[in-house]
Amino acid sequence: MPDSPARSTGAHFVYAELKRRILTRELKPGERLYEPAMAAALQVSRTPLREAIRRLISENLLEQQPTGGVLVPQLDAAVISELYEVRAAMESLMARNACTKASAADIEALHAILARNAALVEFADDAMQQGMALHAKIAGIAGNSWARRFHDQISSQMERYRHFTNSTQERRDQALAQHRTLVDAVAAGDPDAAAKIAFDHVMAARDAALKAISASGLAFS
Amino acid sequence: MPDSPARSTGAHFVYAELKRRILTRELKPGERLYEPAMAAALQVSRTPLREAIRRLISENLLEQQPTGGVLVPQLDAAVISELYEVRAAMESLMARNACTKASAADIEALHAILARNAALVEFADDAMQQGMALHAKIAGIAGNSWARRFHDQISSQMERYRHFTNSTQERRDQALAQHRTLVDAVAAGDPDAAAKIAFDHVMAARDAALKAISASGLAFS
DNA sequence: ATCATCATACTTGTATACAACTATGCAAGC
DNA sequence: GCTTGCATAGTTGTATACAAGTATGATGAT
Repeated sequence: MPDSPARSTGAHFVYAELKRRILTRELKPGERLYEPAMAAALQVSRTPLREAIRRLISENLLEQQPTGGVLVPQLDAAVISELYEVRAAMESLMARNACTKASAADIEALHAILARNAALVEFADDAMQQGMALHAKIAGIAGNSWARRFHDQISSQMERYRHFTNSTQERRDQALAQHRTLVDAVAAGDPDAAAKIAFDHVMAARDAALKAISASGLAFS
Repeated sequence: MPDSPARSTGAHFVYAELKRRILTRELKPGERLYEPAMAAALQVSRTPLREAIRRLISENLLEQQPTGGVLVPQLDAAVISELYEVRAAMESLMARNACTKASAADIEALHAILARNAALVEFADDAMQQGMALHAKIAGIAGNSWARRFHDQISSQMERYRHFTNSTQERRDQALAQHRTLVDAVAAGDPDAAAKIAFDHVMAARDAALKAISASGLAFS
């Protein structure tokens, strides 16, 4: 997934386009993909289309049926919990590593993001974006390519569920506070504290998300 | 990767065979793959071969060059550390979850594995195998499919490095002791303790591996 | 002698044709 | 009426042919 700037080939375009349609729900969960029709729609032959499909399957953004034939995986509340847990483990690790690797400039950058986060805390979309920027910065500082790789896959998956998780003002305030303590721990160079804070922070996000989903009536998939 | 029991197709066979050759170093790090030659050697056309190659690329068991063309990724001591860290995060999460999900039968099974582990602690290969069985059992109890998925990918990667990490008797004794305390924590249902023990345990394995590698002269790749 | 340029062989990327397989509907038998 | 078997349409899996791009070596100029 970090290999996006590869050689511009038809298969790459199809991959990006299909991924976009899946994440935006233009392709609906449960919907089956028919190769000839999709190839015609995207104006390529089946060969590069199949290549893109296979790649998406191995990222679990498409699902192969035992009988042959692929479809967009159904959304499932149980898996959300799993995703948040794994993401918590990743963010926790990265926060830990960031403690020993962060430069003074890094710390400054984190504080700058925090400031923007605070200024935008009443606007759901912007606050979310700043929060993601903070985690991305920490991931960059940590510099574990495998952790980033998995984290990116998780993020793609969670993108599919975002429509269900409109954050409340209360949750945004809580998240901001947690981000502050997280940055403090990183700045202080306390790996154990940072790891625990990051883990609990993501798990709190999970609880909020699950609550929002069940409240929204679980009209799912 | 858990989707192994898929429909028996040529591409699946090629995938499994190529993966085997990479993990066993029959295909050497740095070696480039030429599609026509490899297709002929495996007695399939380039189409299923390419499908297998693409899948292995997305698992980082093959690497695509910007210029086009794929090769077996070079082994690199730095990445070992990353892999162990991510694995530590995964095992830590799974140990945590196992605490709340383990049945009495599960605990019993863990103790049985521990007993075999203890009996075989002087035999490097068997001890390693029992250790992996223990972690696999815990992963099964935890029941987070995404964690397992990532854990499997990490395990495949580490398989490539196993030749360099012959464990010492001291390390095996230490690992057994750590496994004991881990099972105790799971049996006691103490998630925080189990998570910390699992994390530290894998990190200790990392230190031992890195030490063994640098001692073995770092004649790498 | 060194470097630039080009021709050539070979590689990967794509399209298309074909084979094998799956599912659906209809008819025949129970 | 319900099930079983089969024919048919349509799908996926594979092979092959072709186009586009890449690297290597030779040839010529400086």
